[in-house]
Amino acid sequence: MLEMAILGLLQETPMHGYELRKELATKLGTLRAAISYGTLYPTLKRLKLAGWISEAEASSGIIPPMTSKRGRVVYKITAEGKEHFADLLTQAGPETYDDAGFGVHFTFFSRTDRATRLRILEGRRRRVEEQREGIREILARAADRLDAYTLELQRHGLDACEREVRWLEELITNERSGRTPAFRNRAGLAGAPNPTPPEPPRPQPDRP
Amino acid sequence: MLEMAILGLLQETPMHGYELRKELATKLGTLRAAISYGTLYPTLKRLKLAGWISEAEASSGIIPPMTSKRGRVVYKITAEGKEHFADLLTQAGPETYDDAGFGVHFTFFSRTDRATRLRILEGRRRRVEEQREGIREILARAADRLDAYTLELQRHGLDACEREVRWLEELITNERSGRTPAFRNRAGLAGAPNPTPPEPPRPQPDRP
DNA sequence: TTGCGATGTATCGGGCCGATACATCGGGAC
DNA sequence: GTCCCGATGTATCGGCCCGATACATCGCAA
Repeated sequence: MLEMAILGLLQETPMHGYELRKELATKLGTLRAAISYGTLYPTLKRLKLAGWISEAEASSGIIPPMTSKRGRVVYKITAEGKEHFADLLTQAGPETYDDAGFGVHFTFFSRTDRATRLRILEGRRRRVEEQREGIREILARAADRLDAYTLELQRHGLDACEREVRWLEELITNERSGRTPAFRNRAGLAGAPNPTPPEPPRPQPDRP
Repeated sequence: MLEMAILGLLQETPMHGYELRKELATKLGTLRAAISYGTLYPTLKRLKLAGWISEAEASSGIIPPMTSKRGRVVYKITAEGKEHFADLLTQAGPETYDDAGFGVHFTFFSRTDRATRLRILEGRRRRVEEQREGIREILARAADRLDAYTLELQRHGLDACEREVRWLEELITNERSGRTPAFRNRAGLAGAPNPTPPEPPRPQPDRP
């Protein structure tokens, strides 16, 4: 999953590890916690070994390079990497629908075709609905066995599930109707009701 | 964290692995995903090694035992285990405030003293508030750099944070006012507005 | 000039997960 | 009767990911 996130970010622009982590924290939502360096660097090593990314020396002129040994290592995506990322974009397994996986896929939705977007949104909805039903079951059948705190926790969880399902419903409706992506009003947010123009989904900012 | 969950459940009643997992799924909220056997059994082994739990042979009469070798193994908490769990109940580190940790601690709130409950609720609130501020920062400063989908994801995350903070505020207020724990109305839930009686927090269902 | 916070790369131990294997139990199909 | 299947049940393995830690440089302010 992290693999996909890194590839996706490097497709926009080459970066070194530190930047990568900050971008990751900015773009991936709350669903995906900030990545740890203890994960990032080994993953970068793995991706390099797989041939999907390569090191590009930092002394390209623009960025002030560290003047000594072991300066920062800038990574860029390779042709194979782009190909692999394109595959990852369209395919969706079970891990696509858990919090982290969905967060990553959603982040790259503007580079994903509409059919896949719908498939993923519906898969995620199904997942969250199942979770919701699980909680309802518990609340209906085991409520007397549970103490008040546990009940309150379950209610809060149920509430969150219901909200996410509703959110997903809206997104799905928007996708079907052709709008991209969601343009409702949100109270208390940024003044203007519709600040961002629709931004048509260009498939990939590629450079052949 | 899982260690604490297991100890807490075994304090209520001895159980074998399979039951333990089901109880875990029922009691721990959405914050903590269902535990995997690949985690559970090694952890049980670890806890046994630490002397906090022990195996109690299943043939105690009530439960129909598997008639052959390697029947189910029932685990029970030891005196040292109870002591350790009591420690875990009162102490709170950084991992207490992430999703999983908070879920586990909250699950055992009815066995936690009020001061600790407040400390944990406030710690969690602080954590979620920080996350919320992080998202607001992103939305305020990097909004133009982000595509519409990413923005929508962040907005949804922000919404979830704000909701959880409000939920925590209510719980904190309730704790301070002496009520246990939260008894507001929730629309669309189980008909009767206040089905559960307050249930005073008994410290521990212990058996000396 | 000294020292400190941000930047930057990297490793290590350990927790937790999904996949997998294997065995028993109860009950319905045939 | 028996045969199979889904639920129950224990266990391991490879691998992802995290937090802690170590170490080095850069820019800047006291």
